[in-house]
Amino acid sequence: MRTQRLFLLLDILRSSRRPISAAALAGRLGVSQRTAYRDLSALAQMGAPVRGEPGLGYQLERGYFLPPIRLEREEFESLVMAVKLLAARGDQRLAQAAQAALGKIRAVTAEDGEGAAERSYHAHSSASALAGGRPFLGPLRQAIRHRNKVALGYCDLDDRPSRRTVRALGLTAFDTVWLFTGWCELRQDFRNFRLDRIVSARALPGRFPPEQGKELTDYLRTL
Amino acid sequence: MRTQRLFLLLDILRSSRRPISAAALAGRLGVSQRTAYRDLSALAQMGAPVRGEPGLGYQLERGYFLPPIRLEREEFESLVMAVKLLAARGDQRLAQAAQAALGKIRAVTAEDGEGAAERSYHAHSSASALAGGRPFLGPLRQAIRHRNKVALGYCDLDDRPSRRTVRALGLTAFDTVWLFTGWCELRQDFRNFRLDRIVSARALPGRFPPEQGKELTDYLRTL
DNA sequence: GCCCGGCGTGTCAGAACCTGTCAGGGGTGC
DNA sequence: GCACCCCTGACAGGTTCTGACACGCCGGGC
Repeated sequence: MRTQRLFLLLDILRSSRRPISAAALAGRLGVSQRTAYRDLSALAQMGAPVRGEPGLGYQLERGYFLPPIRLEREEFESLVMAVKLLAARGDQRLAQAAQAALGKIRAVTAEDGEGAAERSYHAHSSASALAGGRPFLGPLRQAIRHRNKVALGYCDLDDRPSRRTVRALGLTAFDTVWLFTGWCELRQDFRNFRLDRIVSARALPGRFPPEQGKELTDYLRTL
Repeated sequence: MRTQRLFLLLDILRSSRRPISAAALAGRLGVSQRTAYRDLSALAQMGAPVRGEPGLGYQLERGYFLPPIRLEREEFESLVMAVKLLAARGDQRLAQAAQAALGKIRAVTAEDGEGAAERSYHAHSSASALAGGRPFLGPLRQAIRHRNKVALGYCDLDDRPSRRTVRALGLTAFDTVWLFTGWCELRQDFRNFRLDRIVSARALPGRFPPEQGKELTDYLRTL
């Protein structure tokens, strides 16, 4: 039925922060591209702030429209799993924050039988690699958020120590280690640092300004 | 158009605190009373908790739409990281569900400037171990949810194949592999199975009843 | 018991709508 | 110009929806 598809479309648009191409939408909705266009314009006609750029895709502007429907069971379950994964991989602070968020969400979606998911899904990590890096997770996250440069003491895979100043850009959980991505002022290039090999990290005062070619997005494009 | 009318109907029901009679709804919607009834039942079929009492009218139970919630920035960020972790470790379905949940949450959190988190945090997994198990994630999750027994084809670490019937109890993300926990009817004991060594998994009909000593909580106590 | 009105649900034919296909318009890159 | 991409018009087909009408249920009045 068309109506359900429109709700689904709304959810899809809401849940993706990047614009989605009409072709992708058609695939997700299981209809032809033409129909996807029609659905989009139907939403727009109903007042939904759908924006689309040729060559880019569509996305929903934040604005008031019908609020999202409560979380489906599967969605809630997946959040539970996600939070457990994070608790196993992150530091305590992160784990607690995620747990708190989940608590708030559960409070407003009060449904029966959700406890089951929390009992059935678990995550663990062996201590080794993770333990080393965890203490730096907090400071680095803060530096990323505030766009601070970081004075980094690092010990590379050949055990050669080094000190450098790095623009804090991003964090990646890669298999069992955390990687810290930054623009290294020493090498004038992007570098990834394993958190378990970081010796010291101190955020420097002042926020570095956006600079073409030195942002995380620039790095991601090189991958 | 019917779809617009259904959205409008939802809006009317949502914004009115007293029950509205079918006749009044028909008037507001500009359709016959018969059609109003049909629309109401259409919404109900789509999962909206529409309640009606003869002589009173219809009303939408609270909890269908997500109410606004307030998440601290750190809480939202941690959810973003959690979801990315899951997306890197789970199957596509799980990733999409988590993404959808996050989208809904974001839509009802009154916070802005949070896009930064989604750009700064990432997660990846090397393909090897995970890829093998992923196809079974879905069926096993479903079996756990429905408390089905599962006919499992498994190949242990010494490459000895076996077939058994297992009560589906839980899933654990352990470092880079998923573990499936169940009560093995063959061994009459708890067993963990690496998803990447599972050969086949078929949920059996019927749900197994709770049984003292064979539940996940019993297993967790033994750890 | 009987009637009556209000509420809600089956059924049906005709009208309205929805969808995939195809053609075409307006850009952009070569 | 040409090829390509993104999008929109047009159209035929099948599907769905809608209003009208009849009917069942239930409680109240007599």
